[in-house]
Amino acid sequence: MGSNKHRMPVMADVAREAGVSHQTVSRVLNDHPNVRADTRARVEAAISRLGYRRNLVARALVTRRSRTLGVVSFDTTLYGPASTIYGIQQAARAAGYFVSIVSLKTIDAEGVRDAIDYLTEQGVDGIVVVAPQHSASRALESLPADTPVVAVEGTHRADIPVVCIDQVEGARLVVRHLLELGHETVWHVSGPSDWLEAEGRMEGWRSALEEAGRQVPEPLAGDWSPRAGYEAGKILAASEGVTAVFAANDQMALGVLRALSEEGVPVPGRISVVGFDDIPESEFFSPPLTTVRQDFGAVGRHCIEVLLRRIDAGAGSDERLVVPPTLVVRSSTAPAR
Amino acid sequence: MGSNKHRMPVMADVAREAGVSHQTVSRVLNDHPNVRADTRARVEAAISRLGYRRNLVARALVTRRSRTLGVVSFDTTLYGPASTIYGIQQAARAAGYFVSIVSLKTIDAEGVRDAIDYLTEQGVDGIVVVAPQHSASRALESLPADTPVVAVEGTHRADIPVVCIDQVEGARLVVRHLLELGHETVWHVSGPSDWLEAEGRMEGWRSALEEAGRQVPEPLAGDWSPRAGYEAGKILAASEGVTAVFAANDQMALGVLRALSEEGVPVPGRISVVGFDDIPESEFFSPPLTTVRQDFGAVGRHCIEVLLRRIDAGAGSDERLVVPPTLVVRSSTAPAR
DNA sequence: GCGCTCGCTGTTAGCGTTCACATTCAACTC
DNA sequence: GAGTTGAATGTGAACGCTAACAGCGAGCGC
Repeated sequence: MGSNKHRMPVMADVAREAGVSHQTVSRVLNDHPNVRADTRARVEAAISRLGYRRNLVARALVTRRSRTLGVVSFDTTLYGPASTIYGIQQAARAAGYFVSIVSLKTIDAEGVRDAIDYLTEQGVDGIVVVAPQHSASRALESLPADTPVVAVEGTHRADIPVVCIDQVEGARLVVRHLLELGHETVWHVSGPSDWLEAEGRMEGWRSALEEAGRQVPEPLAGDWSPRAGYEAGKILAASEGVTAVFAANDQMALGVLRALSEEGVPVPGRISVVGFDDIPESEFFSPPLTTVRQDFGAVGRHCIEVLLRRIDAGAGSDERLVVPPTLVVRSSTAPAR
Repeated sequence: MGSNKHRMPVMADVAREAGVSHQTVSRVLNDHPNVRADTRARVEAAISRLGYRRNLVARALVTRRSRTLGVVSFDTTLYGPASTIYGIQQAARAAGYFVSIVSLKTIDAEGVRDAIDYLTEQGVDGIVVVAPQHSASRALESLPADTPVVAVEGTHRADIPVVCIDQVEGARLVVRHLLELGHETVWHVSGPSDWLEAEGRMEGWRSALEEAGRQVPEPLAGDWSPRAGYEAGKILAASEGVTAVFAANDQMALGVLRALSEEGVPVPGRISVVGFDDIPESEFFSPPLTTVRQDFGAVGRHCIEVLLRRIDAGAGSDERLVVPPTLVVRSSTAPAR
């Protein structure tokens, strides 16, 4: 573009061009009511003539509001975090906020602290921490409470609000579904033990079985990866009396399905399999997977809602917003025997 | 923290506390060499005593550098964009930059323009546009060149550098692999026509077949979703003489696999299937999928590299960095017959 | 006509940094 | 010992915006 050497026009330039004071330009930009219609028009004309863009950095300096929200997350490649962040980002945008993202490589408390410091220096108005691991959650416990923070799936610390999906209930839905189909009990391939979701799903599975007075088999430890599911599936295929398996996420369920198929175990003929997450692929697994759907959009919207309320109102009451999941029944589950 | 009512300390407070001028504090913070060791120590002590955090907004105002990069993307839930953004974010962080993300709901040119405007106002030092559709790509053609921009998989506009994965070559690898296995020709389930990747993969498929003097079947139009692959799979199962199928991404390949399995067509016994992307799941499909792996980390690193070079060096030569993909052979492909 | 309000506009003073330029003082050189 | 360096520090002025207040007419009641 031509104006390469020209420095960007500032408010004063627009003011001069329109024959008003810079303050009037500011008023036009901020939709202040007390500006005469023709003055407003003159200013707007000057703005577009000069190609003026306001400098939000300067504005942030004086207003002490950046209209930017920080998000701290771990491995944004995973379906869950990616979807949550997408929901947050959409909700933030709708509320007129930017989103600055820091995704961590490691999940230690120090990393989370650093990320929060980093964002605080940058002047974000609030922070959403999507770090559903114990270690990350612990990092939130000793936070300088200057910046409003909301956690996704996090901590139980009194004064940090939490938005989460009801993992326990999701797992209970799964177990109840399988028991209703006549299965004697349900095996479980769990997520990594540091993850709160893994813990919640395990807890829901265990409690639902115990409530029904069923035997609780030893869970098989996984790490969310399809490979872990595959290895668990091999073990399950070789075990006696297994008729129903609940994998803590869809990827591991896929691995289980694969292993059972290799071992010639029909699903759901001999073993029923259920996952968790409802990734877009799971409808087309062989067989299509029964799983638990989570409303990540709702999680994002609630996060922003709570965060903005904290930003304008100061530290409010501590909240804990729980989004219910739903069971999606497909073809990987069938009556026992 | 106790100091809830106290306003955050600023540089002048630290200066007073340490008995130096604010400028000396600034020098300490910016690792300026000409500060006596004991002065530095005094300042650092004062900083930690007061819990001072520097205000990057004020710094950005005066330096005209925010050390923030903008990323514009579409649907960050998809594996490709999510991975690319992750790569960008990691590389940016390593270079000491923040990343501000705008993900679009719709892919029209206007949305892209708005997002870029938005980021420009916010004072980002540079922008990465991950919008691999024609419509988005077109939006880049009429850009005020004030802010350095780099595109991922984008446009051929002369003065915007592009970093991309060689889609054409990826598709050619697939076709050559299948022809070497003795298949007469290869069917194709394409991505949505507006996407540059879909176009590139189609072009590579077509050209490789033509080069080998093979007949080019009519491609089946898909939209990246497993369902589209499923529907294409049904058609292919019912067609005469189909022995090899190249789906433009792994999710559609999954759908194809599912449809073929329902129709009792053995894979790779009667039909070989290949995907593109190498999503983490594809190794555990039934059968494990032969596909094309893309190095998204490399794409992210290159983006940041090019962008930073443009930021400090001004508009450099237009570049086009192409990252080669690799073929990952698994069990969904076998010799013909 | 006087004082009052009220709508519109201008003026001034920051916001918290860094930059450019003084200033100081010790250590040299000749 | 005067002059010259150069390292260590301080001083004032930006950066581009908004907040707070001041000013200035016009309209109105009495």
